[in-house]
Amino acid sequence: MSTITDVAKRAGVSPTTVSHVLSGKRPVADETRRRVESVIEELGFRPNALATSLRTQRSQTVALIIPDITNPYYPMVSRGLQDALSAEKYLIFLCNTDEQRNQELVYLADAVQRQVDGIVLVAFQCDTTDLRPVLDAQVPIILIGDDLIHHPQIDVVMTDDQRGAYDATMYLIERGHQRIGMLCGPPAFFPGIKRTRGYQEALANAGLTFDPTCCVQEAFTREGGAAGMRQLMALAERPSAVFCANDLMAIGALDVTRELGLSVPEEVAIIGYDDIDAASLVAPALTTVLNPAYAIGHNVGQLLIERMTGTYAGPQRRVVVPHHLIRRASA
Amino acid sequence: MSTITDVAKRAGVSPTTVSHVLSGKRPVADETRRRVESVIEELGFRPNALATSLRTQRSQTVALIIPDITNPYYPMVSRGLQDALSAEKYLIFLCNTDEQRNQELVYLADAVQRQVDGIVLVAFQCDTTDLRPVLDAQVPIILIGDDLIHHPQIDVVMTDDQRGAYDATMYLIERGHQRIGMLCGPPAFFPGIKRTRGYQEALANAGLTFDPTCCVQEAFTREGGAAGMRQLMALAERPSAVFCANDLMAIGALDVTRELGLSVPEEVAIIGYDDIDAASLVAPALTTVLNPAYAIGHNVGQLLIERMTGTYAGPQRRVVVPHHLIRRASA
DNA sequence: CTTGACATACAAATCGTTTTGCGTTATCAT
DNA sequence: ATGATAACGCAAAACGATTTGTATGTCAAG
Repeated sequence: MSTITDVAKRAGVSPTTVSHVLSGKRPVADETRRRVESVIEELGFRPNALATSLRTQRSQTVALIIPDITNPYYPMVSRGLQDALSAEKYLIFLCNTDEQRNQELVYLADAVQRQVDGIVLVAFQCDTTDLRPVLDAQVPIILIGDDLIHHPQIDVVMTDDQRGAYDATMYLIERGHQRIGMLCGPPAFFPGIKRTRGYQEALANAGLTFDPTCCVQEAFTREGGAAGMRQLMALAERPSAVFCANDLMAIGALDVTRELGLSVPEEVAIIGYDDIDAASLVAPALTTVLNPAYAIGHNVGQLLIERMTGTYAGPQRRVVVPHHLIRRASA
Repeated sequence: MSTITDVAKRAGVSPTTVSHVLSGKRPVADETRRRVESVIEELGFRPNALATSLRTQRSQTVALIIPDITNPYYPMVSRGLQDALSAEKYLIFLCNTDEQRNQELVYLADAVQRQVDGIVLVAFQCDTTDLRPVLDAQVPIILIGDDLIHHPQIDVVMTDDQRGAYDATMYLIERGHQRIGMLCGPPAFFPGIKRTRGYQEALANAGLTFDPTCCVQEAFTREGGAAGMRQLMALAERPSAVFCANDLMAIGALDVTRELGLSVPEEVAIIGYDDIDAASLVAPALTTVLNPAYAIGHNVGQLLIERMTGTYAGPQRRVVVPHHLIRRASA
């Protein structure tokens, strides 16, 4: 690998001049510029990014700290982020925390140690005070979701899960359903509790009474969904529609309808949440609420760029990315 | 952010000594070490990784260059890689090329410019000569798949798609099927053509004649699979089983069986390839060949570490990661 | 013939570490 | 006492760029 000094020697100029033809920060005589450029070409010189970063204090790097890229939600987020950032030549550090507090902390520290220009964090365990070192180091940080962390300087991008659930439930109500069940997950998962709240709100607004036996709590899995659905279908007065806190549970519910020989959506309508790939692949295809992962990533990228370049330096911004009901066959 | 010099001043020693207590490369008196350590603690000092990298020529960074993280195959690969690398404290640069030659080249160059310690590449367009700069820079590189690039120094990790297809087809034959169709994809996709070859090989080995009308070529999508399946099912002598080049096509085939009221696997058995998430979610659940993405990533990580640390510096290694037939309900 | 303005290119300091070579001082056997 | 050996800590030179201040030369204006 050749260095800027090699180029300078070969072109009979000082490193300063080479730097200037590269950056254009000061004028260089045409004749000289041409000579330098041809040497750069000839040697295939590319400035060492580490040295540049050390000197300029900008690494053209962003850390993406998420629970698990294997969760189908995050590839889309990361892709949206990447697409937003690539125009500005940033590279992304991919960090999986497995929802472990310790990992979150480690990656956060790592990020500032490596002088990343920005951080995007989906926090599962760590809280506002844990961000102290990041804030001290003045590294811009954007949050996805605002459940654990609140700070007047930190932007956040999120979806309105409560509203999404409200819309889904309302959709069922508008289609004439009067008795609507819900499959909700364990209360530890924030979006889950919001979805439950949205469901209740819709019922209330429509003047329907909320029946706790109609709202069963199971794991966020296919099996959980199936178990919950069996309970619902065993009820004396059984619901004609059920809203599921996520698509996996909805798919489990679908399994049970097949078991029981119930036709969907005629005898029972089912609606999910997230729009994972499988939602459109199962039969009948699942009606669901799109969780706009790509748009979230893209928005995050845009806010982050403004912070990193200093275009924006004001107080917290909160953008909520619109969800979207996707009508398919199951409701 | 405090520097090593700040720490040194505060502790009344030279930066050299601080560096030594940090690295342990030379002995430091207990008394001194304690003093330095307490100052480090007090200031929350963490050595600037950029400066360290510049000096040591090791960045503790690996570039992962793939077509698209949104393709469900790659999150698993990346996760396997990450898990293999995290013990050694490497961070991963995530690079999506969208299968564009230019992007592949740009990221490759970027990687060496940023002094990554290693590269893992799944090449879709670029060829052996494009790796020149990387090889010149002596950056270890591991390939996933050996279709476009061959080089005596570059390790490669892959699966045996031909064998996987062979096994799947053989499984159908062993279960008594005599007339077996195949849904294969466009010939541009390497794994696809190998899967077709494996299918033919199995037929030949079992003494069954290969009937070209039974092997239809459509897009690698659900719609493509459905279209192909309709052709197969319209045949005068229709196959009792069909092997699909990927799960998406198999799911399309499943759609058609429902359309036609054919029971699976009784009237027609269906087998897919890849084991995407949806494979276990559709009904009936898809029998398929597991494409061991996680294991591939993990193996890549291990080989890479050996190259990066210099533990291994010999000639090319080629590891083929075992696939695996997953029996579910569709065949 | 100064003086000032402008264009060019260079020298040197800097970013924050690690590493090598040496000079102290302490330890210990002789 | 004396020399050998080991332990400890420092100064200074890297790593490879960018940036600031300044020197030099040219030319026009006064």
